[in-house]
Amino acid sequence: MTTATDHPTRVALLDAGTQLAARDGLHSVSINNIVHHANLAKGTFYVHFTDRTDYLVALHRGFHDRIWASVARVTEGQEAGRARLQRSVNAYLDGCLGEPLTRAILFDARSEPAIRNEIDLRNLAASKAISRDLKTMGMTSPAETARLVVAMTADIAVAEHEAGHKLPPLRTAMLRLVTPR
Amino acid sequence: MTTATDHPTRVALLDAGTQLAARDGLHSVSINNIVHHANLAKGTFYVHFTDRTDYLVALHRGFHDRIWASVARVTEGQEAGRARLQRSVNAYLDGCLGEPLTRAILFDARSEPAIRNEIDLRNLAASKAISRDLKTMGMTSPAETARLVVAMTADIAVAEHEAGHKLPPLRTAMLRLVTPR
DNA sequence: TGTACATCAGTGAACGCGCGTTCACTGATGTAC
DNA sequence: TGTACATCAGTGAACGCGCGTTCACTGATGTAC
Repeated sequence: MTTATDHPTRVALLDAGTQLAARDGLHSVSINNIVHHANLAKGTFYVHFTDRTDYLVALHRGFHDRIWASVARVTEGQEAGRARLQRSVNAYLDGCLGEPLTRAILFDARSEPAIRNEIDLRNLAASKAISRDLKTMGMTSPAETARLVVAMTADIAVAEHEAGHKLPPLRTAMLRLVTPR
Repeated sequence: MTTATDHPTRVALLDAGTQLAARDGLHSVSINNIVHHANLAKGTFYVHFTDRTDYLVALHRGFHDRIWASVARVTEGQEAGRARLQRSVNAYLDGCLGEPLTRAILFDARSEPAIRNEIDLRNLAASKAISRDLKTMGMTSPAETARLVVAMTADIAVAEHEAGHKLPPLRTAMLRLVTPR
């Protein structure tokens, strides 16, 4: 069955935007470019999305849903603590490496008012999960530290994405900071 | 004497852009808006700047030169180590709090290709200075950790700028991470 | 089975808008003789 | 001191461009009777 959100043309539009964002950055994801890349008429865009904001939100949700699914897969049933934190971070970073949109979402998208709110919400959720791990580990300021872990992780994700492969020195440097010696 | 770079009209144009960026974000800093805000004709812009990129670079340089001057003032003659790192970070964050452009530069500007290169260079320089402190402190991966400190500091700077005041819990959380207990 | 109508994805020309940039011009100030 | 010319910041109309969005339309498919 073809529901509203997985209609093939809608998917084609999202795919086109993903490729454009990965190649030339989020600013190149204009409706003109999207439909041209997808070999569709301009009007078709508005059959599947109410406006550009709607489209960007969909793009962002797809990205984060996939990443979070892989994080959830790895932390399922794990109790809070050092090991879970490490697993979460690694799963997140591995997920980002496989996502064409990583750079566009984590870097360019911050200035897109359309997505800003979405990003803040996701970051907050991630921060809360990490906070629980840190609390269990006996960290002094779990909430504040969790926020910093989110910032560092995003930075590493972009660095790895640009490098095209994992950067273990950065990952271990972060884990060393967060792990009491 | 009025040299090329401190010509009053040029300064007025930069001031106008600063106010616009602070109020509505970097995307609102169009040449139309700038000259309108400064009560000047559009052509005047091109008397003082070759193009928009030139203008943005000037805006960015002004920002970072002021911040770095205050960091340099505080670390002058200090030997590398924990105390200097702490002073540097605090001076940087205090400087950012007093700068209207903090949010625009540290957040929005990442997606502006014009400034990207400039930002990367400044971050690298900061990273190297911090790396020296960390090395002296016996940190295992000084270079990688320094990069993470830069990322955390930028995050805190934006958070404080949005809050409108210092956020000591965030600052101490970061210093605790970096300082061996 | 045939006819009439409804639904809906897809089309593409046209819209107004703000953008960055150009350029021929103005007018005040400085310089030469 | 007066005249001629050079310099240069400032002007604003005009340019082409790509943007997001609209809308009357097409044509295929589904539904009713």
